[in-house]
Amino acid sequence: MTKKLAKSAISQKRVLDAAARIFRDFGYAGTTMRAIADEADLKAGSIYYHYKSKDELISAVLDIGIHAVIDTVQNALKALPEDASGRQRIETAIHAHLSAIIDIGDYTLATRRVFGQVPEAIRAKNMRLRNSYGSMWQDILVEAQKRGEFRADANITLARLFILGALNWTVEWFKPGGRTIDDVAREFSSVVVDGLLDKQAGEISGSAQPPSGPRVRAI
Amino acid sequence: MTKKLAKSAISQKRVLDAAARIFRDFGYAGTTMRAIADEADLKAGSIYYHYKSKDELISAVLDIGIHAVIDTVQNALKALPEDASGRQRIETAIHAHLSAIIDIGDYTLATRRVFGQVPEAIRAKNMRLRNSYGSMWQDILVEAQKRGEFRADANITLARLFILGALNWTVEWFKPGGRTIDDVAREFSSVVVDGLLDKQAGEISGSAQPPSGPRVRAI
Amino acid sequence: MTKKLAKSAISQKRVLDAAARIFRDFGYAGTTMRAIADEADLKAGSIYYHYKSKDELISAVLDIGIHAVIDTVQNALKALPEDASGRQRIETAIHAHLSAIIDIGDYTLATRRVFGQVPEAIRAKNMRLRNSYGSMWQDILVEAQKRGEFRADANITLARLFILGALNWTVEWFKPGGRTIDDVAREFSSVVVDGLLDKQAGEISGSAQPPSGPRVRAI
Amino acid sequence: MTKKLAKSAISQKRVLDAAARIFRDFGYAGTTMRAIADEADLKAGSIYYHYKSKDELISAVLDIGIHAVIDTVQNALKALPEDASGRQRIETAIHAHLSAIIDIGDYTLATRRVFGQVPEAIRAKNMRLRNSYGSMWQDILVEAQKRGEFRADANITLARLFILGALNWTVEWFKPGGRTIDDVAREFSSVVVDGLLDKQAGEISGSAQPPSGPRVRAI
DNA sequence: AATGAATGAGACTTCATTCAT
DNA sequence: GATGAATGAAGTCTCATTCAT
Repeated sequence: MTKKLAKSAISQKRVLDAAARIFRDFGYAGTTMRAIADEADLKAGSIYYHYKSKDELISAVLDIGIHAVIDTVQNALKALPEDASGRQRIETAIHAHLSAIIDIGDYTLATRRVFGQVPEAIRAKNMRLRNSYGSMWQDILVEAQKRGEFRADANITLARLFILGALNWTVEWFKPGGRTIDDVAREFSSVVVDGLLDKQAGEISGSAQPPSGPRVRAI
Repeated sequence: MTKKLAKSAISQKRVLDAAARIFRDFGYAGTTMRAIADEADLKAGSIYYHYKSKDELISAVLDIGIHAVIDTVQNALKALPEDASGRQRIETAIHAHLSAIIDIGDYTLATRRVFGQVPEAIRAKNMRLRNSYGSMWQDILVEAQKRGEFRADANITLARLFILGALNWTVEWFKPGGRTIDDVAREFSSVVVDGLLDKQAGEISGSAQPPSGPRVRAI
Repeated sequence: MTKKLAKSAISQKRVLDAAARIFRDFGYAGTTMRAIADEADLKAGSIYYHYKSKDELISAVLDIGIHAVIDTVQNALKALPEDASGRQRIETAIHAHLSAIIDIGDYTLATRRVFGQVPEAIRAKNMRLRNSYGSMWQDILVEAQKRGEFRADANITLARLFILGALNWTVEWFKPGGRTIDDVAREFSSVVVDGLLDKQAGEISGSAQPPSGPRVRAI
Repeated sequence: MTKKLAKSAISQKRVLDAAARIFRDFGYAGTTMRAIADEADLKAGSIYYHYKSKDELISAVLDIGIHAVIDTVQNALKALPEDASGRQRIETAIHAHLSAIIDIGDYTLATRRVFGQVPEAIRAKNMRLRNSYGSMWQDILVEAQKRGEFRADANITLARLFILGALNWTVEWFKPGGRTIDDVAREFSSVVVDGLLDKQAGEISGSAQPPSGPRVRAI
């Protein structure tokens, strides 16, 4: 009995993986059940044994996609010491988010490509998950601001939208084999936390402080 | 004679505007010629009098989209004084980019939604325009770095990708009636230029310098 | 007034010629009004000033086609002396028919290509003309048979169908620049009138007898 | 297992037969997939399960058409004794060709009607088969000429074109229920081999012989 | 006489989905 | 669990035809 279930589960996974890859490459409407079936080494009709419809399939892919990001980021944050700084948390979260997006897979890529075209109901359901992810980020930033690490006059909500926007857009240009995720994460954190401004020169300058660490970063 | 030309041009514009709206809402494959025709108050077959195919239509929408952004940003930058600071340039460019994206219209929204699904050839053609736009940004940032305004160790290319990513993602959450473009532009510039860090507190602290100028920024 | 009529007539001729060429190349359903218009250097809508419909156009082309053949053949035959032999008449008619078909033009070629696909009513009307042409041939052959030139046991109707079939099929393989019409006409006449048989050798040979009896013919 | 294969094959045959009939009646561009589907008792979309496109369908019909003729004629010739005369071979081939054209079916009729309008590539492919058939005829005639049966001065190539033209044209007028194929084949052979000329009378005559018998042949 | 613009019908084709086997 | 065959709805596009100008 377990065996039978197992076989079914394996097929189901194969279909899901195939679906993610195809949705990723062709978008929602551009994806055909036959294409998914081919990728999963099945016939189109057979998919319906595992998933009731195309919509149920895309819904599963979407949910797995965001869950993967949420889980990866949450786990990475949990692994930090209690007293980690805001900078550390942000850098960690950015790194984890990018890892999930880039590494973990076709699911997140499929999500990005497909999200705007999926039937409203499916999108709404997935959106709830994504919003809870947004809250997580908001908490990190608000917390750091409360502790005095971040400027009191910064608009945290807009900052969060800026950060998540930049992160999500990464998949549009990131190519494995070029820059590493580490580099990208570090530099993103640096822009967000420190800004581009040269504080030695300052705007009005006057300050003689050297940049506190060897923040050198050649590309 | 002018009237005749006008009629054709008007229809063409009506079709194009309709196409942008529908592509924006339903993506490339999700958009039907009939839907565009309905929106333009024509019959589906009539579109073909003005555009040879769906692909030619989306191509036109895509090109208009990026051209609008390029033109708006270029004009805004030209209006700046010769000696404008990097911060000023960035803030101006961000503002202009957001204005174009949000204001000028559905074209840029359509672009965002459709880009990943459009036939390769069309995407490639449009990409050339977009790359030239990227160069414009790169120039602004490099220039400011050269003049000592921005940290020498900042990776300008990544910073640029980061900024444009965040800007382009804006359309996903920006709703007219809420925050103004001015606010968003100012805050985005602030994150990019100053970072989130509170320089008074500093990370390592030690520094006793007060923030040198009236960096006040109401939100 | 005559001038105006003239202009109209010229345009009409231009449309007709264009139609013949396009019908010839693409068949009835394969021909579009726009293609004809292009060939005639007009816009599609303008054709309707001269002809009420596509059907009226094809009908005109069809009628001109057969009329040209009829006229050419009739004139050629009239030019023969009263006492011309059957062989002479046949050779003359074959030559004239081929000339018309090949030389005179696209009309007859269009007819051949289009005939089987044209609406029944149009075909029927044109068929009446063609039948009268068939009668002309029948007369030539019957006459020759009556005068004892041709075998009394020959089935004239079938012979006529054979000849006209072979002639009409010519357009399928005849290419100007290769064999001349004269050659083809002479050889065709020779096959029809003399047969391929070598009379010196005979079939049974040895016998000086003409094959007197029921020339058995195994199937 | 055999049953499953059978079902597919049967449907495929049904579609093919239907296609031949419809192409025959309406030509290539005049034939719609729906019309074929109706004739085959299917829905239009279902045809695509068996054939990838209209072109693949017409191509299949065309190839079957010529193959049928080739096979029928080849088999008939093989059944002849080694020493069969040229006349016998021709009569046999004509008879077989007509049988195939008339009897075996709509395929050859469809070919005739459709050939001039089919996309070039398809026509070229089919033409290769047809040319090999032409060679077969050429061989028969050349052989007979070599053995002295046929006049040495006859142009065999033209004679062949003449014969095949007349044969192919038959479908334009032959109606089952009227003349039998036997009659037509015999008479066509007679025209080709013997010619129409009355050899007793000759052209120069001098002969006073009446046509030897009542070799009457009613139509 | 001719044209630009539009229409409506219908063509080929694709595709999600169903169901008997 | 899976497949072959079929369906019906819908999509892109073509085309004969109309009509105001």
